[in-house]
Amino acid sequence: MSSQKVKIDRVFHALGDPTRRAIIEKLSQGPISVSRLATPLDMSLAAVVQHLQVLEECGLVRTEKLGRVRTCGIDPAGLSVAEKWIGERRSIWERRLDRLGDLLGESAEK
Amino acid sequence: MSSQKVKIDRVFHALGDPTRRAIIEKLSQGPISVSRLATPLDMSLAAVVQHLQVLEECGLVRTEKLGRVRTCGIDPAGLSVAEKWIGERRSIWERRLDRLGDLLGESAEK
DNA sequence: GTAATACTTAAGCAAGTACTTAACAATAAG
DNA sequence: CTTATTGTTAAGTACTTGCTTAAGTATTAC
Repeated sequence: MSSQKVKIDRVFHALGDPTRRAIIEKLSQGPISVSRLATPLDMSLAAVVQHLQVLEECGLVRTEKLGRVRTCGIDPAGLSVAEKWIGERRSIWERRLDRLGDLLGESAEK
Repeated sequence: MSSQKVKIDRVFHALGDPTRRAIIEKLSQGPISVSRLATPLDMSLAAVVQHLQVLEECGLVRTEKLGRVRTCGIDPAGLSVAEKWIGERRSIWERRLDRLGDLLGESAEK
């Protein structure tokens, strides 16, 4: 429950960085090694590894090491957490707007 | 196009903070004034105003001032941007997994 | 008018973030 | 064995963030 909240925190924070979203976009097309991920990403390999750690910790990316190569891929879990939170908020205020009907202009209750 | 990317950046960054998500959760139930938003939020009013600025800049919240009271409410635009990005990624890797069928174990192309 | 309410704005600060370089480890190739 | 490849880890640094307090403005109440 509380650990779930922490996870949402980390997932959204992870998605807030353009480099990390670029990594996820690349991985959406299929698994790939760390160095190959890093090549087009105007920064050091160490920086990319740090981003991957963030992505892996919050369940957005999975990695596996075979020999000296670490292969990275999408982990569906992370995106689901984010998608779920957004969807829940949306359904709540959509339901509220439905109840309101054409009754507009109400500000704060009480 | 580029401005859209900046917006996604800001939206996810905004959602990464638990206080800001709490604000959105509260606003999902209906519009409310700044001071009323702030009351349960163990921090100064000034801090809440700063969070609201972040939320408004990225299209997650809308506000309107009448007299000395600023009323805040959900702006659907921001959440849609985030939801859309997540949905697009998901559909891309789901399509890819479909194409793969039961052909497993492929790592990087080439 | 004076006082209370509801913000607003600015300055400052401790903690966190996103990098860097550099030194290291493990595996594969020649 | 020697060398190149692929990654890992640590330390340092400029910048950003999330607050704070304090002083100010605008509106409403008395």
